[in-house]
Amino acid sequence: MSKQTTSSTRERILYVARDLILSRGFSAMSVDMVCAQADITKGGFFHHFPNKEALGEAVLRQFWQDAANRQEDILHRHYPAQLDKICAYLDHAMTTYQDPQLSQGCMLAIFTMGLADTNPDLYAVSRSYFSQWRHDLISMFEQLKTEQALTSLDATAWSELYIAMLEGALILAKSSHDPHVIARTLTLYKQQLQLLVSQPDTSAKP
Amino acid sequence: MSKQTTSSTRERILYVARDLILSRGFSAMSVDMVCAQADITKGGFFHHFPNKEALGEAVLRQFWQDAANRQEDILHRHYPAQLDKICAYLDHAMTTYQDPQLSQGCMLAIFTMGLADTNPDLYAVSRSYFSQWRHDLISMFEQLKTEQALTSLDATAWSELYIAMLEGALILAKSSHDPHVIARTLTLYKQQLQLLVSQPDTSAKP
DNA sequence: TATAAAATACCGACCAGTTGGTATGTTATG
DNA sequence: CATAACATACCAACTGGTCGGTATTTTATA
Repeated sequence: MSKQTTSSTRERILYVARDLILSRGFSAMSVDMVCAQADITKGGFFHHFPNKEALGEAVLRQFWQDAANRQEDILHRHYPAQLDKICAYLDHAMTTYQDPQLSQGCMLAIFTMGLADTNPDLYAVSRSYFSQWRHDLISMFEQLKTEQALTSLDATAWSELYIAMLEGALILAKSSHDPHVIARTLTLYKQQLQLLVSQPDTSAKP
Repeated sequence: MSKQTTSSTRERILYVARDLILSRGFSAMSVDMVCAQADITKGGFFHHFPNKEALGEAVLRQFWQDAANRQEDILHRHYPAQLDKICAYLDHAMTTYQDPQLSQGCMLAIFTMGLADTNPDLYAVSRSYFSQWRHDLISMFEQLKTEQALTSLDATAWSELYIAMLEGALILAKSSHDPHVIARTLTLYKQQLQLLVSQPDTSAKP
């Protein structure tokens, strides 16, 4: 409608910055490098962004939005059983993280680890995204728990394990140059979840 | 023996650098900051280390060595059953990562994510450590597999899942200021492993 | 619809401070 | 007195950011 004219220069800056942050971190990315790779001058850059931090926030926001858009259809579709929904979610992640671009790393992790003690504002943003992600997962698992009457299922632990596993798998993938790590860990996670659900509940039986 | 005189200044530098790298990353740590916090001047620093990269390598090496020393007794002690050994390993990690100093982050992850595209040498070092860690875990799980005849146990996947989970949990812990994340994910991991082992093997039964 | 006004999108020079690193000292110690 | 262990002064390159200026495009107006 109104804000149709998203300057292609701004998009170029965003793209270049995304790449640089994923491969070196936010602090190690200089605006000079961004300008050079986006084929723009300093003056041009600071027309689009008031400062480096604003660029970081924009990149982080877009990273989060892209991920949200990718999951949208799965999260909003109705499934006969909640386990199917979760499995669809896991399968979606598995195919998604085949993309070498996505297996480069996670923006939330980079901002969290690199800026926790130096940039409270950017850190708070990534923190809120992590928190949101966690809560979304917890509600998914809580639903599974009530639906299947799985008293032994710890929704929080399973949610945190998923995020932790994914973030760690991205690190391992970068270390071993093998994107398959992500698929392997995700597969095991899914198998174990299915095993737990199929399992007769062994906890406190009155 | 011979190298007994480890200059206390050098140790101070190492300690300060460790802290700075864990909280900001390697690139964002300047030698000026190291000098200031270690109460030393530039000249003094470059007497102990030829360059910043050498400091990074020393910090990384010590980080790895410290971790190895902590696990030594568990890895070399004999256990009646391999599952006990692995559980002891997991319990050890659980208590170890209560320490706020250790829950600050992992040096291997920082070097891997931050230097993969900019510092091949340091990246290769952290890479080799990760690889060694992975292989040690795989052999532990392989032993469990043969001992219990668990044809369905994927030693590689379980090993990778462990490292990924731990690295990711460190990120989540830093994001949520809650070191309990590590304990929760580790507990779930252990429970699921025990569940798999206790489970009658549901795979191909001829 | 021609034109004035104003906003947008950029450039290139410049700034103070920081970067990793060096060259040349000085001081303590064995 | 030779070597280790520092300090001081300095450097070129780079850091995020500012500033004045200029095409180009959009919008308001007569």
